[in-house]
Amino acid sequence: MEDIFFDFEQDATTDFAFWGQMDPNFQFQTQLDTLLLDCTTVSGQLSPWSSFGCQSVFPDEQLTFTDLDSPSPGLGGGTEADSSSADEPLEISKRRARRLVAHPPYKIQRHAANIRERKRMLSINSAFEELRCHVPTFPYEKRLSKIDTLRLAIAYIALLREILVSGCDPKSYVDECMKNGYKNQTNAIWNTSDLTARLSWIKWD
DNA sequence: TAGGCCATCTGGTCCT
DNA sequence: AGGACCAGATGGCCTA
Repeated sequence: MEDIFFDFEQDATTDFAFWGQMDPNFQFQTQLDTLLLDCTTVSGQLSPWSSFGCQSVFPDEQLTFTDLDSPSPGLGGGTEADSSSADEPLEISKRRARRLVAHPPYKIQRHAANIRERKRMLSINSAFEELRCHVPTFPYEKRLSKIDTLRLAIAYIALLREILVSGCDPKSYVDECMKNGYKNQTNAIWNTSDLTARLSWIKWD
């Protein structure tokens, strides 16, 4: 949230140079400049956890805009947000102007690749969110981690396959397995996970 | 405070 | 050549 403006004074060598080669006459830049003045408002909408629904987390436009503007949190950027408050538009303009200095093409390509990578990861995360919606969880359970989601999904699929093969009623099949202590070796796949505990929450009908 | 989880950046590799 | 994919590194956040 505070990582909005990059400190070019402090770290002019490691900055992102995406803006460096933009055409000064490119009209979109003007729009972005305007938007940059209010980055905090926009970035506030960009929390990765802003949506737990089964749909894409971000609109592409928001993602692109923020990616272009926000420094990398892992590279020490954004530390000057405290000093560059919204009541310093002049200073912000200066920094933005410095942002337009030409940079090596490599940096531009690298930053573009970073944006693509982030979008790719977001799409993966969206898929994880969707998958979370399809595995059984306790009502009070906290959000499953990615690895737990995958493991649970694997176990759940194994169980469903067994039910299909058995041709039995799902609920009675699970009840029978639990009652018999999972003597059947094929139960091992899904029985070794946390799935069994969650099965009681499933409405089978 | 340590450990788990995560987002992001990065460079390498593969694919189109 | 450029994009997609991948894995390693790093740092932030949260919880026990």
